[in-house]
Amino acid sequence: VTVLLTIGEFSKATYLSVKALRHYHDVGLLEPVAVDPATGYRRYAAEQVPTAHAIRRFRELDMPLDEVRRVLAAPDLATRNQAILEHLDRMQAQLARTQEGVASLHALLEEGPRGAPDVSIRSIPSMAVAAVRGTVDHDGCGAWLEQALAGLHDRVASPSGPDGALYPDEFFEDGVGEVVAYVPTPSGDLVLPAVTVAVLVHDGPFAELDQAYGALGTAVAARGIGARGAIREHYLTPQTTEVCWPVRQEDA
Amino acid sequence: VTVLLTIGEFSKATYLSVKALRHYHDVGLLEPVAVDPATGYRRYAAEQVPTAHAIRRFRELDMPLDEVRRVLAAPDLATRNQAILEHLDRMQAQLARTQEGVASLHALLEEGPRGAPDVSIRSIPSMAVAAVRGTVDHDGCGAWLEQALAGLHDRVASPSGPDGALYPDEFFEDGVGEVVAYVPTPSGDLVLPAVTVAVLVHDGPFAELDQAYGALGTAVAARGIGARGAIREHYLTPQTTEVCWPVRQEDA
DNA sequence: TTGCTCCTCACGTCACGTGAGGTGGC
DNA sequence: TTGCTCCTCACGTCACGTGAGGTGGC
Repeated sequence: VTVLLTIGEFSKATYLSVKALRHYHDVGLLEPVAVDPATGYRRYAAEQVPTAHAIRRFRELDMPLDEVRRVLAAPDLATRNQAILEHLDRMQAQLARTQEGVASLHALLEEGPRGAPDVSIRSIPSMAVAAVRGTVDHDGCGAWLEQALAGLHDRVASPSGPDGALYPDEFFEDGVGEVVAYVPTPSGDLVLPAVTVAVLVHDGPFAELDQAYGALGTAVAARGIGARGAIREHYLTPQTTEVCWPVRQEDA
Repeated sequence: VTVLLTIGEFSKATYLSVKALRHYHDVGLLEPVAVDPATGYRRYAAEQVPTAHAIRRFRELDMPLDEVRRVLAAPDLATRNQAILEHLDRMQAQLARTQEGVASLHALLEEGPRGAPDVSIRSIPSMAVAAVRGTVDHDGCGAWLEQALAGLHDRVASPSGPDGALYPDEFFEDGVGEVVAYVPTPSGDLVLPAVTVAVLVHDGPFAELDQAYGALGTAVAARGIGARGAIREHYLTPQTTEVCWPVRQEDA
């Protein structure tokens, strides 16, 4: 007595393409209730329509199939809603980044002649810090850093210098890497080595920090003094970031 | 005298991964100014940093590489800004759909028991209409339809019936198809054939029309009367849509 | 001289879409 | 009986990521 639909009917009832339905069958996300053993014809039950609708909604929100699977498999409504809300949170975050991107794109397009950047060379002495490590990519970096620094400030009452972070070469070259967020303190658990760096102070929104990197990279390459090693950022104020690019010690 | 950067330096100066840079070289989107013939080492010019930044920004907005290429190749600033604004428009539209999706998702999750849908069988006589055709997919359908109907209303002073549209089977089964938007008028350029259909009236937001399709498909399959042929929608009011699913003539 | 930066294939990923070529049901 | 619905491969798409295996520069 359950109503069976052909794949064509089910397609119209759900707005899912036939190809998509077959794919969902292949990966076990949405299996027809019956498959004719002789012809291979798929039959879907009318009760599967709401599930299919849900899948389509999730996919429209760009939820990966694996996550859709998890959501559908959730043992209870609370777990399911939780999973959905998490996805929506990520969507919101990405949306916010997009908005920022659009704004700073306009800034980029209207930019006038750029003054010569003020790059200086400085030696940073060795320094003890309280630190947190995390493997992040570019997208997740901002949120992670905020969390990490907040956590460190709970542990360090009176820092002996501005907040900072270390970005290893792989973070840039592969797009992901182990970033170290730190707060200077004599009682720290990590000792940062002394380095000589080219420094550029960036004033302005975080999203435009790339300008500073471009200028620094150019300046370092122009003088042929570039060295490997993690780039450091010092967060002087919410609007002011110091970018420190390692250079070779000039033995002058 | 132009400053040359290695791919590693350029990567850090632009936030683009080395793999991405090589890919952009392969597809001719961003070519290094020099490639060592012996070693294959790529060298980028400092002047390429702003271009690379722009590419990254566009990619963060999910602009396809082909479009990025077009934007960068734009002969003048006006053309370029035009292209960017078009992309931003599309992003905005998608964003709006996402918001709707989120809203109606919540509705879907909190839905109570659904009453039995009120499906009726009706014969629609042949009818002359003014029509516009367009090949669209699900995403672009809403915007296209609005435009198309607006255009038709400019041509037809007093329609002899409610606006409508024809969605062929491929539109659902392949995800794209030639949709026909129409306004009934005796002086129309197209004559729609008579059909017998199962009808369901949907009251509510456009985004939840899928519910009606699910109910109709189920009802039609339950009675085993489904037929091929384009599905018609009649737009009675902004909130009320009649969905007409072709069925076989009952020879009772 | 050693390790490091860079190189080139070749293949994988994700969620399907695109034919080709072929068979069953009304 | 004809065309139509459906089927299964096999391969393509998009924008890179993932190693494998190997070479030049400080």
